[in-house]
Amino acid sequence: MPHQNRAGLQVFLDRLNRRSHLTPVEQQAVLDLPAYPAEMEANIDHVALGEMTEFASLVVTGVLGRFGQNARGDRQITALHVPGDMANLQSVVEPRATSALQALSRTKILKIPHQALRSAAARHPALAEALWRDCMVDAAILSQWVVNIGRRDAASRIAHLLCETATRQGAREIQALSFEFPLTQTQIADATGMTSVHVNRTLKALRSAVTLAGRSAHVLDWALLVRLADFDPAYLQRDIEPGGRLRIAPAD
Amino acid sequence: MPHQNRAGLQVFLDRLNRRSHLTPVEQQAVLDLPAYPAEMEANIDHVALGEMTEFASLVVTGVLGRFGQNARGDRQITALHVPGDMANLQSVVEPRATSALQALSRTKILKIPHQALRSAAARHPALAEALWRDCMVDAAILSQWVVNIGRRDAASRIAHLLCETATRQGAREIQALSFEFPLTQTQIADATGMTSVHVNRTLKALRSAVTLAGRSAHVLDWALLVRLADFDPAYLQRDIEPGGRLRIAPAD
DNA sequence: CGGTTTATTGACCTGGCTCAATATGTGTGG
DNA sequence: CCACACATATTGAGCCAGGTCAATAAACCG
Repeated sequence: MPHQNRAGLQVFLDRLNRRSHLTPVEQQAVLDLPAYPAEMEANIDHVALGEMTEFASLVVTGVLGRFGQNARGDRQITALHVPGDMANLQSVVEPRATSALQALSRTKILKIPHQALRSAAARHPALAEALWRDCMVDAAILSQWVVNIGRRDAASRIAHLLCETATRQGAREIQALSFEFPLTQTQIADATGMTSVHVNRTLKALRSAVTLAGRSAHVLDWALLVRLADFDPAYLQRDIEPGGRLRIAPAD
Repeated sequence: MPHQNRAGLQVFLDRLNRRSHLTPVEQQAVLDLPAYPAEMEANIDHVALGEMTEFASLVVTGVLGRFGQNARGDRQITALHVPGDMANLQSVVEPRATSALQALSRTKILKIPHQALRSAAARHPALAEALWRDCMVDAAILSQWVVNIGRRDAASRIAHLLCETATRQGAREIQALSFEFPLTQTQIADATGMTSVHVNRTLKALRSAVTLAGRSAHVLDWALLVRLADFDPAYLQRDIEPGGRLRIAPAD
């Protein structure tokens, strides 16, 4: 297998290992998954609403977004997927897409056939559990988005999105840091239930904490940003000590 | 086992069967789950944020809500659970609660120990898959809530919530129907990211389609309500033909 | 360099919020 | 069955966060 593929799967495995206890055999099963590199153009539906999917998409570089929309066609981003995320993992058990998937900027992915994921999960119950758990973390994120959009004002919403994305990409609480954030202001608006005009104005108000330039975000004052965002990273379940990592079945 | 418990588990099994293909042995494993009846007072946290849970809660009558909140303490309901739902099913793989759970009105539940669910899932991979899939339907609902709160106006939000709840409770498209809906206007506000005052005013505007009284909703014009709500029930995955019901592993 | 996105800004408007008062339930104990 | 206490619903008046519309200005890209 090309080196690049293996590296992508390794990142995904690292993520699973952070929250689940997997045996070497199970870990190898993850690394042995077939993976087909692909590139996704921005702003084109990669998976359409209602489509049956055959692949899950492991993000290597870039960002994917899951989209819903209302009757008027206004779009709402319901989830972001950063490198290491398996977008569409839920489609392993629910292949009919309930929302559209597209890249927010040019994105490299690895396509992992459902067939392979399903068979690996069937052979290794603890792996199935780890995948299930990974989906549940995504659900916890979704739940936070409901709170974010429903009960926070414009500045907090954007700040929260930034804190979450930084944390999911592995940022720690450093005074000054930068991270990849290739969303346009219109896409930020679609993720936070706002208007691009108001995103623009709100970003100005946040300038003492964070600025966006090109494809990345520059945090000037992380503590301030966290405060503005009302951000508590517990829901991301990032730092589970080894003893707390769960496993449903005895090791093979 | 008392008759009432068995009936509750049967409703849950029916729900699993609607979307997953389970063998008789696997179905029996569901019915054999230990279940402890309990009653939940309204407006008291049954599961607190960050708490480790030992039980999943199968709703028998009433409604449970999952709550998040912002820094000011404004609450946001992120999910509703109606009879037949296993609230907290995700806690089987993620026992630390990432949101609080409380009853919205006096509610009867069956407590199902995680231990039993985990062991049943470990013994029957297809059952694990069915539970996983059930969690994914909840996630699809959550995703719709993001769209609802982010991109619909007040009337549509409430109409959508009502359509969803009616459909999840098994309602079909009848011209006139009633269904249980024991939420106060304040709780509707917390579910839709609004204010109770505005919920009150919006309900008046919806009177030609639906009225609320006591603990139930009375639909005068379902087609109108659906149109106002911009409601498409596909995401609820209710009517999967038997041939489409999935199973990850060969039958035992 | 030209064409297309994306960002920025101004002027104005409105849906939904806030604050506050009043009415209507609803459950409880006597 | 009544009366009280508390929760819930209803209504009015005024305000404001964020939306809409529209025009430039920058940035990006081939």
